[in-house]
Amino acid sequence: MSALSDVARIAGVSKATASRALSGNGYVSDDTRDRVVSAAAQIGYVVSSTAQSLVTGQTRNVGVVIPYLNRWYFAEVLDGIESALIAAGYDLTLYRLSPDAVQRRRVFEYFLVRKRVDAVIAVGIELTPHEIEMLSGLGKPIAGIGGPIDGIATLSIDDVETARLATDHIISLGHTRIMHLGGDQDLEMDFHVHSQRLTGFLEALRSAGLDESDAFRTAPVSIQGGYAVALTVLADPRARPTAIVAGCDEVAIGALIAARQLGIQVPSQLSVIGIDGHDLADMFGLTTLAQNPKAQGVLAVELLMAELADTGTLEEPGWRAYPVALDVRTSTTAPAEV
Amino acid sequence: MSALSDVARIAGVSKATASRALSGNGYVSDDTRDRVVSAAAQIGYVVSSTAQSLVTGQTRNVGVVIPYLNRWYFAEVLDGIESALIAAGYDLTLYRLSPDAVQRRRVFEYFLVRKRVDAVIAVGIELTPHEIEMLSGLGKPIAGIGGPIDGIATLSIDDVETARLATDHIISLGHTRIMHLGGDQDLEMDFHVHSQRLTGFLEALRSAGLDESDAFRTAPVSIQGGYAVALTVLADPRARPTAIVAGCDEVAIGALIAARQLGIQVPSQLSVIGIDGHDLADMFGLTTLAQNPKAQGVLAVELLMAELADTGTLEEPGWRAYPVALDVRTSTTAPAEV
DNA sequence: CCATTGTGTGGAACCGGTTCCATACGCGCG
DNA sequence: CGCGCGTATGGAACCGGTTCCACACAATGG
Repeated sequence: MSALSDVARIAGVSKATASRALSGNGYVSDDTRDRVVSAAAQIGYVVSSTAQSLVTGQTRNVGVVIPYLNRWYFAEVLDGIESALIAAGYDLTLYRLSPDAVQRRRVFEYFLVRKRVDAVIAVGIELTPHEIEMLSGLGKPIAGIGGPIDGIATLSIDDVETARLATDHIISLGHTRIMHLGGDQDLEMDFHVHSQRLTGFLEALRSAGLDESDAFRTAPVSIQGGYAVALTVLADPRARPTAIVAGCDEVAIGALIAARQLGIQVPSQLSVIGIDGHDLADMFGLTTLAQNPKAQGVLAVELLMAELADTGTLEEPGWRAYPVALDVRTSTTAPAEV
Repeated sequence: MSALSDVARIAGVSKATASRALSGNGYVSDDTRDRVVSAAAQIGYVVSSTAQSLVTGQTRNVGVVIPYLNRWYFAEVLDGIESALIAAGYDLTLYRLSPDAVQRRRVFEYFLVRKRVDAVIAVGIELTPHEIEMLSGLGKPIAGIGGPIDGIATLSIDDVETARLATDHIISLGHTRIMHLGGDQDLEMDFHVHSQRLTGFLEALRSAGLDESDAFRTAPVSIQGGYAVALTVLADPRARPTAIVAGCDEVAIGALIAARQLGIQVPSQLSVIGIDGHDLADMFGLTTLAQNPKAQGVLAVELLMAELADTGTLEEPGWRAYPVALDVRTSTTAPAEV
């Protein structure tokens, strides 16, 4: 491959001047610049970003750690991050973090640490103090999406508050037999999103003086999961709740399909509300509290870029709440008169 | 940050020996190795992969270009690629290619070319001869998933054959009024997957001597898209087909939901078959021709690794067909007696 | 008129590793 | 005994850029 020295030789200048001409740093006469540029074009020269990184200490590459690729929320966040990074001239190196602790250590200790990335974005992953220490010890800024992490800049919706809002909407419609189908807290490496949402749900119930007993079921975070659990929950017409607050839209959609399957009319016999603002919510007429994961991804990149720019004033660490919007559709209404 | 020379100084050896001790190349006495390793541990030394890449000419990084992140097939492929790469000790740098030509050029000319990646995997993107020329001119192997590309190793199902199989299944059940809801060929940067599947469909119809007129509608490749188009197609009970061959499972699922919405019984009044083997197919009882995108991603990485390993014998370029399996579920049956 | 400032260029150090080459020692073998 | 080989180590070149520093020259200004 052709190197900068080749370009310099052809253009009849020194390596230093060739570098200045191509990078635009420092003084170069117009005439010289033209010669260098055309020499570069002639031999198809492209800079080695590796060499560049070595000397500048910057990689223009951001590592993204994320637990899932095939779930709506995570794919959307990744989408937002990707477009924002490309726009900023940064590469994105992807690490999917499995729940396996060994694999997780490997990603951090082998991959993330080797001066390959300038910064890290953690999506839906609560970094341990040790992991944060490793990264920030190397001077790598971190941004988080999906929940608060001590000491670093993070961004997410307020899960407790959002779940409370969803539940309050249902309560304000007059429902009293309300059930929450939420994610499994044991499996969550993705923060405590689901326990937070459960907390918000229970708080809302409590505030309204409603019965909390037997008001919660665990469901796999997927349409299939919501469907399966909803089938069992809705099977008994007498014990059946009049409203379901789902931990996320996938589960809510699963519940809607289950209801249809069982011949239960939505919303007249059953109200369903979700959280997230999933692409499919509109089609299913699902009332939901919408967040905008793609925009959050973009925002996280902007946070990071600010931090990378003014090296001195570190971007205020701490948690930023991202707003949610109640999208009322046709899946919620007042309960039928008894 | 600590450099190799620091480690060498502390261990009381030369840089060369320190390098050998840590990398495991060349002769080092056990005693010396121990000293170097503990010196490295003491100051928290980690190699600079940048410096390493510069001197070895290898980055241990693979670029993946992909058009969508939030569609099932692509997310699954990416998932497979990611895990296979990590297992092989490679990083994965992600480039989502938008249909925008300017952006696409930018990704190739600015990002992919700068000696950042050792190889490229193109998922669902038909590279132009010029793009292939750029990459292979730099000695970077390429693997493709999603369709054949001249001159490089690719991997995908046989879309024509698969669509024919799906259609034949429907025909063999006795259907004669069959409609195909397929993806829009104009939007497809992702090869001609959808026109191929349309071709297979039409060929099957022709072989069976069935009427091809008005047997095809375009649908956006999504559940919502399938739903919307199916609603219009199924609205008129007299003109309605007795079976739908969907271009992909998302569209098929949308059609199933639309049918339910319209009170059309599946499969007694309408059979639906899909292509892909989507996660949700089982839940919806959707008969489909399943491919395994995740496994294809893994396979593509293996192809690439083989090519990177024995630099001489380039892996046989050309297209490899990945098998599909007919998963019969409850969405297909013989048409009702007229 | 000479000091100062702005512009243009080259030489050389440097980033942080890997590896080639030279050197040195111990040992087995003809 | 001397040669050759395997082991162990250090010095130095090198990968391909960026940037500091020195130097040269022209224009400006007090």
